[in-house]
Amino acid sequence: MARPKFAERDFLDAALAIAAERGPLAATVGAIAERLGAPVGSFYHRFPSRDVLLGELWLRTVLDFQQGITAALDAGDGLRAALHTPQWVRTHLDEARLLLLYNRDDFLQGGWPEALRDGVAAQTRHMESGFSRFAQLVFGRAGRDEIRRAQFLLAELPVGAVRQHLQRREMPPPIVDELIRITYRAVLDDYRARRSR
Amino acid sequence: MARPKFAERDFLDAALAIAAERGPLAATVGAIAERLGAPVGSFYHRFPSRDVLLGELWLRTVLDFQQGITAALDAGDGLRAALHTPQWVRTHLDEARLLLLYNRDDFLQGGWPEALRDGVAAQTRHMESGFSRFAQLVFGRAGRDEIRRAQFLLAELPVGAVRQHLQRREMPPPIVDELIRITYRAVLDDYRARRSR
DNA sequence: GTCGTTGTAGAATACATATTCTAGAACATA
DNA sequence: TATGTTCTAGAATATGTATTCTACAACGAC
Repeated sequence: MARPKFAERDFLDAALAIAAERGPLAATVGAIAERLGAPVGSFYHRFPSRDVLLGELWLRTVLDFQQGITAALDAGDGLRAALHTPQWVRTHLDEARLLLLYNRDDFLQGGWPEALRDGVAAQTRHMESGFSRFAQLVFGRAGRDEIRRAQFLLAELPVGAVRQHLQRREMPPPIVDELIRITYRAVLDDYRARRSR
Repeated sequence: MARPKFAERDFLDAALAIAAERGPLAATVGAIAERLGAPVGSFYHRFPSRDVLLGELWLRTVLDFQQGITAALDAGDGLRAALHTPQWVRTHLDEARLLLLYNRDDFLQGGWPEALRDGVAAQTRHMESGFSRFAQLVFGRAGRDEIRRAQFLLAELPVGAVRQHLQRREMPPPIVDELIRITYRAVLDDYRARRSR
């Protein structure tokens, strides 16, 4: 027995399953290895530390999540971008729990490992540029106020509306999308009304 | 030196300060005692365990927070209830970080200590009855759909709108209240329009 | 003034968990 | 087939943290 029995991906998946079930804190190296039937030595052959594993897990998850929003923005569809969150949550319950229920920095023991810093920074930029693009798309400009509204519509609103269902490990019901639609329209209308005053 | 040098409250306050600064995980018994200049022995004279301390801290905080919402509902002012969150956050930054940035169960090592179960259950009931009262107040009835909307307006929306500022340890700007007002009105209007159809 | 009670003080203990280390097995290549 | 490399395997180690324990000090009651 010597060639790869466990792939890097297996460890990530095991960690995800545990974290989604019992929180990121429960995703200890021991628990991950045990779930996989792997020895901890194998873990450390793949990852230099637990923080790197969790960081990579977070990154791979957030990138997958963002892809849908980016696609919607590329298509010039702001509402679809806002509704992407409940959609994605429905097909990625575990990932969503990890991403939306816990604070990014909160499950790293130390800070972000050096190796992941660039990835995280790129992700942050990408997200910020997403807000700007959204602001430009639906408000016609991307000043401070417009970007703040974009954040609200694209992130705070959908994530907030979905949270309690994630806590209960259940799929967000249609009313969630409805509330997002209502709010989306209202914020846009308000902005236009304010502009024309 | 023998009579009370540290009050129970001092430990709670120290824990709050640490938790707000570096997360609830950092509020270890050692860190709390050190911040207070107290020996850990004194800690255990007051609290049977760390979980009890953190649980009591959470309870005392959430009760303080809810009081304002309850008062607004008593006064029949739904919008004020929704705007209570940003208001309270502005005057209770540390408490707000503890309450709104972390999951309730997430910083207890084990489950809730027996001694606090009743308090937590009462708090949950109180919160749920708050949603019902709000639904009755602004929608005229408290069915499933109305209660879901009440949760959204009273909890998810304000908490979501405030979160990023809490992350950055800064006071929520006026735009937050503005977004809550806009959304509040829109959800009410939508409900009425739907009813009259 | 003696004694019991309530705390202070901080060392000792128990335990969970990350990380490292040593041994050995299987495959790839020569 | 011999050998180096890559992994498996899991024991050993280090560390952080909750909790317990022992010694002692101050105050109140008598």
